[in-house]
Amino acid sequence: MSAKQEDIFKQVISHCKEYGFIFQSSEIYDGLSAVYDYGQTGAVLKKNIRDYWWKAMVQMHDNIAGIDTAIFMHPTTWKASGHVDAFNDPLIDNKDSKKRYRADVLIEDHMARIEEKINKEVEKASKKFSPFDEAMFRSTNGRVKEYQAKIDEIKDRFSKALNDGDLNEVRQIIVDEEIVCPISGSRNWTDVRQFNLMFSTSMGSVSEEASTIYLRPETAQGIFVNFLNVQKTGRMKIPFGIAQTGKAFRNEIVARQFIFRMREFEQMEMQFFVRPGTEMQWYEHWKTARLNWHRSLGLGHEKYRFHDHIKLAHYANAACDIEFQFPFGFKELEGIHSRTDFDLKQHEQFSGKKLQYFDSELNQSYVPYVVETSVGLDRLFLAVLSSSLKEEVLEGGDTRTVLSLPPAIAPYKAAIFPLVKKDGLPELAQKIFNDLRFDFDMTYDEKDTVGKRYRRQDAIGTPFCITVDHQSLEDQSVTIRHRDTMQQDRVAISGLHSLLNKKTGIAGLLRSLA
RNA sequence: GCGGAAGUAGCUCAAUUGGUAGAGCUCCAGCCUUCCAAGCUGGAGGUUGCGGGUUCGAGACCCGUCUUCCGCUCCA
Repeated sequence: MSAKQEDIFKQVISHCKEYGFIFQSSEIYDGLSAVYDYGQTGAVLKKNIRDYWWKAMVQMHDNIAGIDTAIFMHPTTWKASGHVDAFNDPLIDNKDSKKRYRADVLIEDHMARIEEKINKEVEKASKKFSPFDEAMFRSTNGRVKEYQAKIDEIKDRFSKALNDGDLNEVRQIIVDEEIVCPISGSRNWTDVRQFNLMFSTSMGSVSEEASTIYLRPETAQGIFVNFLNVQKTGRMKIPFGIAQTGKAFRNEIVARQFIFRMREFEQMEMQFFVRPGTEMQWYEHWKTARLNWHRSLGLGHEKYRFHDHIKLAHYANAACDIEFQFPFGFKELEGIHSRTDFDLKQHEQFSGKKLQYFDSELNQSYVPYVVETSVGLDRLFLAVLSSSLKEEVLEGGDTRTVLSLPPAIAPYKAAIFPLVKKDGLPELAQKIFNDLRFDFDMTYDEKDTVGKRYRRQDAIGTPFCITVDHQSLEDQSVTIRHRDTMQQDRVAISGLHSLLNKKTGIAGLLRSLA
């Protein structure tokens, strides 16, 4: 990151705090690493972004159903999904090379090297003796027997240690076997630590009955386990989607870059169920559709790009990210994955329940293929905020800080000011405010000079400021000031509602997608 | 996790070789004000991130710890 980018990023972070968008969690207790709270302006902005996503995905699609599943799920869910195995690595660091290894991999590599020695002995012997009885050689040769015994011993110790969850024993094996770091060649090891990316807690009132359950590391599984419920009760026909937004939790080893990588974060995701064989066509469809959705926010087309995954996850046959140009470079904003039938098949296997769809056109049942779109809401929030924050130099050399948020998602749609705090102007301003707040997020301010109030609203991204002046009392008109241009128009009070609706409504954005 | 930098009022920053913690902005109450942060009066806000240590005396020096940012590492 360049010094300038770093500067911009720091400005974004401090702006977030100063204007009530984001606070560090439990700040009075020194905070909690990589956990953040949304403040009074941030909560509304976040909610508006979520609403826009929901409306675009659920409200505007006949064939996408929206649900809201629990954070807690049956523990077997995570065995089926692969998270228990994939996210449960014992790790060890070499203090000299500063390299981190999976302890089980170190030990397995070590055993493989001994195995290699046996193979060499066998190879040597096979050249020496003819005819050569390999089985006989293996069971009688002293050196080979010694090596084999060693392997068996390590294997026994290792599997026992893993089963007991005895990490000290795992480390002891590495020490006893004099396993060295491939980089530094030293045996200067740290303790073995278990890094499980899933947070766990226990369920059940009595400790003996308690069972370990996990906070979901992704929201997707809540959709997969409800696939048939939604399909049957919603009478959904393939292709169809199920969407939801919600919190997910990952105990990241390093969580950094403000709200970009948090331990508790919110996903907005949709799983689209399709006929096997059509998944690539739908994958392409959603790539385009999702990119268009992002671009509709007007942050700049050049800020987005696709990044195709070369190395695919175990469940996917195609995957890409939509990346956004954050202050710290292009980073993942949304993932689009063709997940095949992996998840549903896994759940079929672990639950013993059929998760199939009867396709009346083909007159057959099958496990559908899945195309997933998954956005990080917090990342999107950061994308919107960091690209909206600007320092402008005005004529005369003054600067102003303006947050040019897309009006449809701004925390406040408009602010109402009486030009001065007397002559009945506050009363009229209040009346307008009370009238408009039924339909719009509004704010009212009569403190300080009107110029100062304009700047305050600029900083939190309010697209319009409506000022009541003396002329308003005579002809029922007000001035409306545009955030981005600072231009003012005189409009009738009676026209404010439709004006705000047109300029700040989500419907305008949704129409642009069609 | 390793290495680097930093942490003083809501924000930006001061505080001489260790010697009474300050300013501007913000905020609050009031006055004045006919449209882009700049007038007047008064007020609030700090165990200097936290805990130890050295010292007659620590915001400053030492140790530990927490948090943030950067690099490495990790990231279905």
